[in-house]
Amino acid sequence: MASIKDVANLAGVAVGTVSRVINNAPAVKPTTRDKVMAAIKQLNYVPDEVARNFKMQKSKMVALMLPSIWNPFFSELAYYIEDELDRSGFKLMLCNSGGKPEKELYYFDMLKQNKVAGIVGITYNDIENIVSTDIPIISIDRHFNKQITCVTSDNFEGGRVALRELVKAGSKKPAFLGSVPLMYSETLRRKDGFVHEAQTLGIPCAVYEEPDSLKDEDQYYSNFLQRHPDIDGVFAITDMTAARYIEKAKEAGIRVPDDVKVIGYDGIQDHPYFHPLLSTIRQPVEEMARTAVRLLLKKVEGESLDREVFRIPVTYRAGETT
Amino acid sequence: MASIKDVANLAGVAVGTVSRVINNAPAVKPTTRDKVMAAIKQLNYVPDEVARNFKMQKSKMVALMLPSIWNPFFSELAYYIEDELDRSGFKLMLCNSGGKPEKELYYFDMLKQNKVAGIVGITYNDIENIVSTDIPIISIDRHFNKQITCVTSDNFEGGRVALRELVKAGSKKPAFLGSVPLMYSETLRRKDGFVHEAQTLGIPCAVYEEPDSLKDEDQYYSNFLQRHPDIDGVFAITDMTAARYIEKAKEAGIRVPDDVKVIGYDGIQDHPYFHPLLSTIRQPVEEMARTAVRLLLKKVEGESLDREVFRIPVTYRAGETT
DNA sequence: CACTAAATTGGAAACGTTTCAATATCGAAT
DNA sequence: ATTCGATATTGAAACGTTTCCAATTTAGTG
Repeated sequence: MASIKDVANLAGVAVGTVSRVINNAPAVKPTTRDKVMAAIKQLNYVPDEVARNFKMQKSKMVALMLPSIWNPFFSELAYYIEDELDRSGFKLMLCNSGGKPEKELYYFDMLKQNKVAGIVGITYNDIENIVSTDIPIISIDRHFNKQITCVTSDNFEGGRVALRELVKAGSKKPAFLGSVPLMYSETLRRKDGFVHEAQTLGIPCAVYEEPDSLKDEDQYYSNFLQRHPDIDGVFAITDMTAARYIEKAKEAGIRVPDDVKVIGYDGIQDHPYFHPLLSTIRQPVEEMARTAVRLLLKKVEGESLDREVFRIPVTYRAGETT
Repeated sequence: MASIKDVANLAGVAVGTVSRVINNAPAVKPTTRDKVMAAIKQLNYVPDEVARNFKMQKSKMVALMLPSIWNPFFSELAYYIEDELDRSGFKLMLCNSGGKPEKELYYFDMLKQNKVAGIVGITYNDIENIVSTDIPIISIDRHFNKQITCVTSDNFEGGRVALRELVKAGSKKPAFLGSVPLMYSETLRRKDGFVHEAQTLGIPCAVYEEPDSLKDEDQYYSNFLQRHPDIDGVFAITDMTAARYIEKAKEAGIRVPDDVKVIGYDGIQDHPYFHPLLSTIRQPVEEMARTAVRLLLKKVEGESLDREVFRIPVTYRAGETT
């Protein structure tokens, strides 16, 4: 592999000059530039990025840390994040933490050792005191009131819209259905918005959160069905939850949407084999991804951000379940 | 950030000694090791991976190049690839090529500059003459009769099983449905196996491949429905294709599985909201992923592989469409 | 033509490691 | 005590860049 020295020799100039040419720094005479360019072409030289990163003490690598790329919401997110990074000449390193705090720590250490430029994280840990000062971080959907900037969808508003849409679809007794909340998670605000809107409109509204102790999924849903037999509208914290509920409800002889209207949250399914097509609050995945990257790169450049949380507007998408 | 020099100073030894300690090389006296360890702990020292990569002229980074991580099949694959890499201390860099040859080239260049240890690729290009000599590559589902080792599911056998299962389900006139084949793609063998088995059993068997010229998806399926009105069994090259077919068939008043049995290929859907549950040939995604990584790392170590193509067995999974 | 300022280029240090030849230390055998 | 081999340790070079200062060239001016 030809190095910058070889180029310098062939072109009859100093390595510093070659360096200036390839970084098109000013103050290099056109004729020298041409000589150098010729040598570069002749030797088929390409700069060694690793050496560069080393010398510069920083790289153009950004890590995406999430529980599992297998999850379709995350994989869509990852798609846009990679795309946006690539546009700025950055690369993406993928870290599946499995949602395990110890693995998250392990990865953070590794990333620090590897001097990544920044991290986009969807984490289960209280990462507040871990890397914040060293490496710029953007967190998705988790808000750790610190310098870790958070990008999320407008969960509160999404909850409000869900309530209104359920009512509009004819529901008299809507309920919120969601599993145990994560600490720091912004997604809990979906419930808050939902409940708030119900109060505003003076509508009775039930809330069913999964108890910590309950690990059996079947039991979770049947508990809900038993405990709230008169519910005629369900806002599930996730499309996944909504789908599972519909499944169980069907088994219990409840018809959707005739007996119960259902609205989910996410809207990631765009495949023909999703049936029934879920009514849902669609997350602006692409915009969240691009925003996260842009903010992160600003931080990488040393800029400071004016806000702690960036909430992107959501939209309601009618399906076959309302 | 403390460097190896700081550690050496504090411990009162030479940097070379510290280096041997952290790489636990032999020939270092226990007492010195302890001194060094103490200094490391005190300074909170961690070796700089970038500097290491630079010095060693190689990194522990493997690239995964695929059309789009958004595709659920690829995202499952990526999940296991990352997991397997991590177990060997390697990192994953994600490259979405969009299936565009020029973007693939661009990424290959970038990867070469970044001295990645190896590449797992699902590419649309004839990458045969591009990087093969420089960087170890494993290709998934594409077989370029060269030193680019290929890992794939047993597509031929999958096709045979599909035919048999359709017949078993009562189909008299089965057909293959698949879009235009990719060059070098091993997936075409699904058709070969299907047709071969039909011939063996003496059963008539139609084949409908998407013509190059035809880009309109709706037209594609309605063409098929028109042209083969008496078909009572469909083997689709992909679950995706199967799902789309079912959709269109339903619109045309054809009932699945009453009028037509359908079998897909992939079996990636494991979500409750996939309906109807597709009968399918399940790809051994996890094993493919882990095999690909293990083979790649062997190549990275300099071993040569004894085969050009590794075919992993598939299984049939009955759903609601047969 | 001499002089000055500006433009261009050369050369070397530095980034944090690994590695290798050279040197030092230690125990045991003489 | 002295020598020998084995075991430990040192110190410096090298990896491929960038960057800074000094040196040199060039162009412009009187």
